[in-house]
Parts: sequence; structure tokens; C-alpha cells
Amino acid sequence: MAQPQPKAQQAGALPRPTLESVAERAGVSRATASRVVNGGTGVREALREKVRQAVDELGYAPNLAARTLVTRRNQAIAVVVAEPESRLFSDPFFAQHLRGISRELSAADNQMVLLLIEAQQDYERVGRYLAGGHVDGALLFSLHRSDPLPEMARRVGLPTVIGGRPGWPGAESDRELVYVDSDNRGGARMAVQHLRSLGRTRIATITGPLDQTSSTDRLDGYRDLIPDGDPALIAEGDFTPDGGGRAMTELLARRPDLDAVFAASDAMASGALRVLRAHGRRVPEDVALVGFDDVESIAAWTEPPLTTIRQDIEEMGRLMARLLLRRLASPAQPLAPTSVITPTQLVRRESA
Amino acid sequence: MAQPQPKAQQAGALPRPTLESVAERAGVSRATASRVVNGGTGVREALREKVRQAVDELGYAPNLAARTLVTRRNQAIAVVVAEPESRLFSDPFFAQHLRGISRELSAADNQMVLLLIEAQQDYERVGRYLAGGHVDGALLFSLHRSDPLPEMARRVGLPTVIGGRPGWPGAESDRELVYVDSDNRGGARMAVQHLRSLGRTRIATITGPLDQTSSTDRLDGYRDLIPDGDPALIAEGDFTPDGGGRAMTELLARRPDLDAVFAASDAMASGALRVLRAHGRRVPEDVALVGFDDVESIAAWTEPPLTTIRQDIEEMGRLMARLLLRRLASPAQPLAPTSVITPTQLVRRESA
DNA sequence: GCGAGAGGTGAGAGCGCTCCCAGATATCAT
DNA sequence: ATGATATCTGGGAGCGCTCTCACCTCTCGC
Repeated sequence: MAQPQPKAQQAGALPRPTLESVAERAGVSRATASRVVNGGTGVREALREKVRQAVDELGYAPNLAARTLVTRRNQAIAVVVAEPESRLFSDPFFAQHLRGISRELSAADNQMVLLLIEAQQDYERVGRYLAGGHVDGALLFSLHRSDPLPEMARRVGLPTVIGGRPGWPGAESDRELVYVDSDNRGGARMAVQHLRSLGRTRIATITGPLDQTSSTDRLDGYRDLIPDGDPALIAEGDFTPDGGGRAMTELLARRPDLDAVFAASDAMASGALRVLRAHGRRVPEDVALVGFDDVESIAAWTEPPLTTIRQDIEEMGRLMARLLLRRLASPAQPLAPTSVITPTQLVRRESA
Repeated sequence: MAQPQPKAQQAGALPRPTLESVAERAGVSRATASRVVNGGTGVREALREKVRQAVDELGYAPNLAARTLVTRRNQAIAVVVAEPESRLFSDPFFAQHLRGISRELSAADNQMVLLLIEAQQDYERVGRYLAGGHVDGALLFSLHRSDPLPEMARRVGLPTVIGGRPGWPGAESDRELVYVDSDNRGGARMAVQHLRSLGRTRIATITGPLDQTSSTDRLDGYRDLIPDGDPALIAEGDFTPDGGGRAMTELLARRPDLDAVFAASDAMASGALRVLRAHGRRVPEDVALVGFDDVESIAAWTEPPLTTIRQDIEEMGRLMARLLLRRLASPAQPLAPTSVITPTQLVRRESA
């Protein structure tokens, strides 16, 4: 555990002023000083001004730990990312989410505590942390089918918002589960519809890992438009370029006559593109290709640039934070905020 | 104190057990219980076991706020990223750094508070936070020439480690400044050396923004091997694919006879690659190209795959955290940890 | 001019924890 | 046994803050 460090006072750090000293300097009581520091209602202007001045002169900043101790409010929320490699480091996905969250949170003076889960044992550590009452709420990401986190959070009564539609059994009907997701299914439909409008008839798809709802939802969107399609036109990838390439190879072997591909992520599309070229297929002439995500650094820089389905990832992050904050603000009605589906949009470039 | 409505208690959250209740259940004093919970030296095994059992039964978790209040230790460190767009969202750079940091920090039971700076006013907010004593130390990233953050941190006596060599005047000789950087100069030399060994003689370079040391150091490395090169062979980019492309266009206009390019980042290299192809130059036959960073999702997926200089970003993050923790552990000798330069390495693919 | 009410203010009690110090107990030599 | 020493243990004092509640001012209406 922690090292028995005796009063880890930093060298050179003067003792920070306390409310007490502010009060003294302003010639008021600690209670009055506190009132001024927080909101300041019910204090005569004259005194209020005095206190403000004392605060300035002393450079007072409230001690959050002391405040938390009595208010039980941490002004901090946890962002838990349970991403086993794959996407986290190939997409800027993650960073964009964080940015949206950061914006919303700091506007409300909340801090963001980032918890990365990489191995099984991390779950325990994170669970302990969430149960420890160090944060007021949690934003959970990239949950796979049977992720223990939401249940952990619920058990300790920690308000939670999930990124991406949860897919475990029963999640469907669980009113307590609040999540933000983009319209994966609608986006996929848009992609396929676009390929169709180009006159393509043998449209294949490369899916993400099918234990994630974002993958299955996109596949469902594809099937919405191609209800009785040949199963040979469907191959499973893993959201990486490599996986996309492998899936493409499979598809080409099974249906050399395919004339379009909808890849469920730009990263996979970039892998597919490579394989297509290696097989001498021209894109988009021979095979039209549509991706998903609109990750700038991939989609705009492949050769040819990728037509893709855009989702506003930053907005999703912002939304998640907003939902959580709203819930924290009104604990009376814990069910108030409901899940949100954000729209997707077709971005035409040159691959289809 | 009566409890008509237990403060901001979350619905459904039972009141958390306190050390007091653990002590009572174990039949010892609060002090003894505390000893067992932290380290546990100086308590007889029999009692210790009793306390441990009480902890388990009650599901006790220490209240960090209370602990912080007395120990002045937060078990939390701030990670400040002051990255105006550019790199943050095109490279997985950032995520990898965070991963390294996260690993090291969580091993030492420290939390990571992430602070993103996007606009000028954010500096004030972050400065206030750092001064607020909420964290025990800070990891600072992507500082540009006259970033106010290090000075802020120093003023409040907050131990700090910087990612990337600081470049402001005087930083050179400031022994207090601890940073971790990769061997940018050596890496650049390696890149140019490699191009030379291929027989190239008209080697151009695309630099990053020259207000960052990572850019200037790489340029210095280039100049080490080409001391009296034609200035027309040097163009400034901005670490984005777009910027790399623009720089490449310039270079081609100025020196159509160039036969090699060293781009100071993979992202810029990918942009340059595009422009080269658009101008009908074959890579590597006509123009050999070397990047920098070895960002998997870029370097491995361009056409042809990029030969580049690899730096171990995750390791850098880990190192930064380790340095900071070490410094926190021994405040007595604040100068003990010194800056570290991590090695770089040539990764040969097909572009050179 | 006086009482009632409204509005301001301060004393003090904790929040849950750590750590100092004194006292209790056990251990060991003499 | 007896004292001296080493080892454990618990009481209690805060850390800095918020919040209740009683009190103390004013102001106003009559």
C-alpha cells in the first residue's frame, strides 16, 4: 500500500492558507468566509468584498479533500476504458471521446480520472476504486459482452453512463442503463444504400468482432437492405487493418465476383483496400468500398480516399458527460436521463 | 448529529463503513485498525487477523478524502496535455503515452487525472487546479516554446516531469527540469544515414513545427550529416499529413531533382507520399522516403509501407511516471532523478 | 417607541482518518 | 522476584471544511 511517508510536504511549498486564515484576515467568522467562497448568498456586500479581498491577498484555494470529506462530493468522475489493444491505439477514436468528455466536465468544474483496463486483474483494481467513493460517477467504454463493470458500479450505487449500446442479456430492458451510441444500424444502411445507388449488386461486408453491439448493429443495417444475401458475402474482421485485410482475402476467395464492400470501420477498410489492390482490383471501378467512422487520418489518406460513414465521436463524449452530470444534479429522479443515439452521415470521397 | 437526509448520498448506496466501525467489530481501537490497514507493522498477528476479517466482512474501503486531509498525499497525479489539435487526434501517440503512464501509476496505486488544454483560458483553469493541491505531481506534455505550465508548477512546488525536451531559453541549464525525450537527433541521423547508404545524394527533409524541440532536434540530426546542404532541401511541416503534403509540394518545386526525403513524422510522410505519387514519382525507386515515429497504423499501411524511425512511446510514458514517483518518494533530494533520453531505432519497410 | 419578523452572522460539531504520546503488557536479564 | 527494556495498544488531538442552529442585528408596521 502507501509508503509511510511522514507528512509528504513538498520542499519549498509554503503552507497553504486555510479558510480560517482568510476569515481572520477579513475579520469575519469561518462560516461567513465559507459562504462567500461558495456562492456567497446571504452575506452583506461589505463583508463579502472584504472576504474576497482576503482570498486574493492570501491566494487562498479551498482544500478539496476537506470539502469532500463533509460534502461527500468529489467533483471528479471516472472514465474507464476497457479496450484490449485493438482499437485504442489505431484509432484517434479514443482521444476524440476524451476531448468531448473533458470539455463538458471541465465546464462544470469536474475532474476526469482516467482508468485504463488492460488485463483481467485490472478489473479488480478499478472495481475497488469505483467502490471507494473517490468519484461521483463513471463513464464506461468499450464494454464487451459480459463486462463486470456496470454491475459493479450499480452495486455501489455509482451513477454511470455507458459508451456504446450494452449487449449483454437483459440490457435491452434495463431502464437503469444509460448509454450513448451512434446510429450504427442506420449508418450501415446508408452505406449499403449508397453502394446500391451506384448500381452495385454483389455487396459484401466486413464486420467488426461480433461480440460488440457496434459490430452487430452495423451488420444488421447491412442485412436490412440485403435481407436474403449470400452468407459468403459476410466476413468477420476485428476493427484492425490486418483483420480487414484477412477478411477481404476470404471474401475474394469465396465470391470473386463481388463488386462492392462495406467495411464496418475505416481501419478495416484500409486493410481491405490493400488486399483489393494486391489482387488487381481497381477501387472504385471494379470494387466500390465504403468504410465507417470517418477517422480523418485514415479515411482521408488512403488511396483513393475513403467514402465512409461519419459519426461525431467528440459529440458522443460530450453527451455522455452531460448525461452523467445531469443525473448527478438530480439524484431524486435517477431515471430521468435516457439513452441517446447520435446520427451518422455519409461522407463521399473517392472509393465509392 | 441527526440525519434527516444524509447529504448528497446516492440513492441505494448504503453508508460506507468507517475505520471506527471496523475497529469496533474487531474489538480494537481505531488506531490499531489503522495500523493494520496501512502496512500493519507493530501489531500482533492475532489482532491483525481480526481486523482483516472485520475489513472483509464490512467491505471496508478507506475514505481517501479523509486520509488526504491528514497525510497531504493525494495518491493522484495530473497528466496535462497541451496539444492544440494537430497531433493529438491523428496519432495514437497520445494513447500510447497514456498507457505507459497508466501502467506505472496504477502499479503504485496512484490515480491519473487527465487535464486537456485546448484554449488559452484553459491554462488558468489548469493552473488553478495544479495549485489547488489536489495532486501530488504533474506530467506535462507537448509544451511549446513559452508554455507557462512548468513555471506555474514550480511556483507551487509541484513535482513535475516533462514529456519532450523543453526548449525555452534557460531550460538547458535548469537542473530542476526533469524530462523524458527520445533521441530525436540520433534518430534523424539514422534516417539520413540510411538514405545515404542507399546511394541517395539529394536528400530533402520535411520538419515539424520549429517551435518544438522534437522538430529542431530532428532537423539538427539531419544537418549533422548534411552540414552544408542546400536550404532549399528543407521545408517546414506541422506534423499532419496535410502539412507534409504541402511541404513536399514545395520541395518538389524547388528541387525537382531530389532523390530522397526524410519526413520528421509518419503522418507527414504519408502526406508526402501522396504528393510524390501525384507527381509521378515512384517510391522508393525515384524518391526514397523515411518517416519518424513508427506509428503502426500509418507506417505499416501506406503504399508502400514506410521505412521509419521507431521510438518506444509507451516506454517513455512509463519512464515519466517512474521518474515522478521516485521524486515523490524522496522529497529530500529533489534533484535526484535526472532527465532520460530513450533510444530510437530504424525500422526498414519498403519506402527506403 | 415597541414588538415582530427578516436577514446576517458566528460558535461549534462533526466528516473519517493518521499519528503522537502515554500507558499497558510482555520479555528478559539480574 | 524485581526492575529495565522492548513491544503493543488506545486516547485524543487535529487536518480544513461545511452546515445547523441559536443569536444578534436591522428594519418595518402600527
